[in-house]
Amino acid sequence: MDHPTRRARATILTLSRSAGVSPSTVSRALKGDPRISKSMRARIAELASDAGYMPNALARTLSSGRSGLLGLVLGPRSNPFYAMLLEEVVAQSAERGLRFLILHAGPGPIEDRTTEALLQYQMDGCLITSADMSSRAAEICAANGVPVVMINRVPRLHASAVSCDNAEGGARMAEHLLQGGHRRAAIIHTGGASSNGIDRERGFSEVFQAGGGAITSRFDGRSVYEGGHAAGRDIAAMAPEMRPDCVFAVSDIIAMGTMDALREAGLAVPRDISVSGFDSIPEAARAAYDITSFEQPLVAMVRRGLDLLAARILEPGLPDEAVTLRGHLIVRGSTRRG
Amino acid sequence: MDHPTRRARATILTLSRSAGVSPSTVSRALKGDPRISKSMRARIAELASDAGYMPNALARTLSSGRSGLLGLVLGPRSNPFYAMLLEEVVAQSAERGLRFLILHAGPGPIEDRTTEALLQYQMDGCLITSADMSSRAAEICAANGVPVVMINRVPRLHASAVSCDNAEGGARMAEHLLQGGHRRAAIIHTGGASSNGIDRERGFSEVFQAGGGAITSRFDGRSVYEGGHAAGRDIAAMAPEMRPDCVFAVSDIIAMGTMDALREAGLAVPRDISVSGFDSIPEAARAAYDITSFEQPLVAMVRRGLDLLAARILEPGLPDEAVTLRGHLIVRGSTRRG
DNA sequence: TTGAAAGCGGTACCAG
DNA sequence: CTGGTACCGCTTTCAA
Repeated sequence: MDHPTRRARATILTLSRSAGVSPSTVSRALKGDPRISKSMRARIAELASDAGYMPNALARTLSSGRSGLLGLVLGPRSNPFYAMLLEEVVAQSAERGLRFLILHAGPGPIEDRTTEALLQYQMDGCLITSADMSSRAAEICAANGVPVVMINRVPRLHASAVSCDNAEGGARMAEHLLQGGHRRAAIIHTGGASSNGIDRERGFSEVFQAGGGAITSRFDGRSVYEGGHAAGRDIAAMAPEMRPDCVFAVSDIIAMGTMDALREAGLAVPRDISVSGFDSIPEAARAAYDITSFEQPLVAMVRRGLDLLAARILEPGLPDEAVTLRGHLIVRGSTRRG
Repeated sequence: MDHPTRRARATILTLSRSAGVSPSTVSRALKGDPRISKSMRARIAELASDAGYMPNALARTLSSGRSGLLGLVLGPRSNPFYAMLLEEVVAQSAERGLRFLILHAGPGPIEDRTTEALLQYQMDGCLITSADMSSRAAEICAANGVPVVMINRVPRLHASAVSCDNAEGGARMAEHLLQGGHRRAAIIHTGGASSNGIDRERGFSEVFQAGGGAITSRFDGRSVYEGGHAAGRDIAAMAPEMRPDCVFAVSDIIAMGTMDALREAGLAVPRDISVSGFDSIPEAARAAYDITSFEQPLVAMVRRGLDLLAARILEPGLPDEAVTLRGHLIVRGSTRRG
C-alpha cells in the first residue's frame, strides 16, 4: 500500500546500484571522504543530483547518534524581545546546519510532557530563551545528557547561560539618570520570577542610592506592556510632590506601557518625568517612544549561546559555563539630560 | 567510544530482555495493541516507566514513514501578527502531538537550501505563514509529496490555504468609513507581493468608490511600521485641501506607523483624519493607538490549517483546498463616526 | 497471544 | 581506494 503520488526517493542503495558500486562507497563519496577517488566522487555526485537524491537525516541520526536537531523554548510574544531572539537564532543556526524544533512558545512554563518530546526526537541540545521558564526542563535534559544553554537568563543548575551584564546595565542607567539631575526613582520590576530583572534592579538601586538618589516606589510590571501601563497610571495619580522624577523599567516593553500611561494622564516625558527601559527593542526606539535603554548585544549573545551548545554537543563532559556579555547604554529622548 | 556521561537509554530491546519476551511484544504492548494480554501490557508498562523508557521518535519514523514533524515558515517579526500566529500554532499543534521544525523565520523568502532540510528530516507536512514567501518552496514540497498549507495567504499552486475574507474585510471597512462621512481615502498597501494586501485593497476600493468616495492617493507601506510612518509623513505634508480624510492601511502595523507620523506632524486622529488597519493585533488595540481594524479569526484559521494538513498527511491524494473564514470589523477610536 | 525476522536509510568498522 | 556487513531502534508482516 504505497503512496502512488509519492515517487520512491533515491537512497544510497539505489544510487549504489546504478553506479555499480557498494553503498559504503556512495556514502563516503557523498560526504567527500578523501579516500574515494576524485573521478568516483564526481560520478556519484552527478548520479545523486540526477536522481534528486536527498539524504535521510533521520536515518543518519539513528546510526550516527547525532540528529542536528536543537530544541527551542521561546518566551511570550508579548515581549518583542523574544521575537528578535527567534529571528537571530534561526538565522545563525541555519549557517551552522542546525535546525530547531519548537518545544514551547508563549507565556507560562514548558510542560513536562513537552520536555519529553524533546527526548523522543533525540535532540542534540536545547536552547532556552525564556526568563521565567521552569528549571524542571533543564533538569530533565541534564538527566538525559542533553546539554542546555539559556540565553537572556542567568545560569541555573544543569545549564550553561549567556546573558548581558544586567547589573552593570542597571548601574549605567542609574548614573545616567543621576547626571540628568534625577533623585527620586520609581522602579518597575517583573515580580520575583526573573533573575534578569532582579539583577537589573539591584545594579540600578545600588548606584542610584550611592549617588544620593532614592527609590521612592516599586511596581510589578509583569514583563508586559499592560503591567507597565498600570504602573504608569499609579505614578501619574500620585500627588506631584510625591511623584518620582524618573522611572526605571527593567524592560522596554514595560517602559512603553508606562510612558503611554503617563502621557495619557497628561504628563510630559521627559519634561515632567523621565522614563528608561532595558533591552533596546526596535519598538521602543521609534520616534513615538524614543526610550533611553540599555542594549543587549543580541547577535553576540546568540553566537556565544550556539557556541556553548555546539561545544557541549561535541564534548558531552564539558562543565556548565556562564557567559556575561557587555551591553551598552543608548541615550534617547525619554530621559532629561544634565 | 561511548559518552560515559550519558547513561545508556532503555530501548525496546532492553525492555524485552528484562521482561523475558520478544521485542515485538514490547512494541505492541506499549502502543496498546489489543492482541497483547492485559497482564502483559501492565507488566511492560511498569517496566518501561521504571526504566525511564522513551521511544525513539526518529527510529519509529524510519520504519513507519511518518515523523510527526511539520515544517514551519514564519513571516518577519516586524509584523507582530506572525508572532501571534506562532504562539497559536504551537499551542494547537502540541495538543495534536505534532512538532514544528523551524524552516525559516524572518523577512525575505525561504532559501532552497532550507527547503531541502525539510526533505532530509522527512517532515509530514509544512505550514507557511508568510505572505511574501516564494512559491518555490511549495513547489519543492509538492514534488516530494509533502503537503503544504498556507495560513494568511491566498492559495497558490501546489498548496492548500486558509485565509480570512480579505476582500470582504476591505469592503466592511469602506462601508464604515463612508458611514462616518469620509469621501477621500488614502490607501497604504504592501506593494505587489502580498496577495492578501491586494484583496483587501480591492474590496475596499470597490465599495468605497461605489459609495461615492474617491481613492485620492496610494502608498507602499511595505508591511512594516516604518513604511506606514513614511506614508503618514507624506500625507501630513499635503496641502490641507488635498489631504485625504481617511487612511486605510492593509495591516495594523502599517496603520500604527501612519498614525504616529500624522500625530508627529501635528494632525489629530481622528479629528483631522481617520486611520484604519487590518488584522487587529493587540498592539494596535492599545489605548495609545486604538485603531479601528478588521480582525482575522486567528484561532479558527490555525485550527482549519492544521486540519487541512492532518487530512493530507493521512490521505496524500487529497486535492488542494482553499478555505476562507469570516473575520469581523472592530470599530475603535481612530475613525470618526457618523 | 506471542515470537522471529526482515527491513527503513545510513554509518562505520574490518577486510581486501 | 573499495567492498562487505553489522547495527542504530522500532514497526510490521508472517508464523507458530
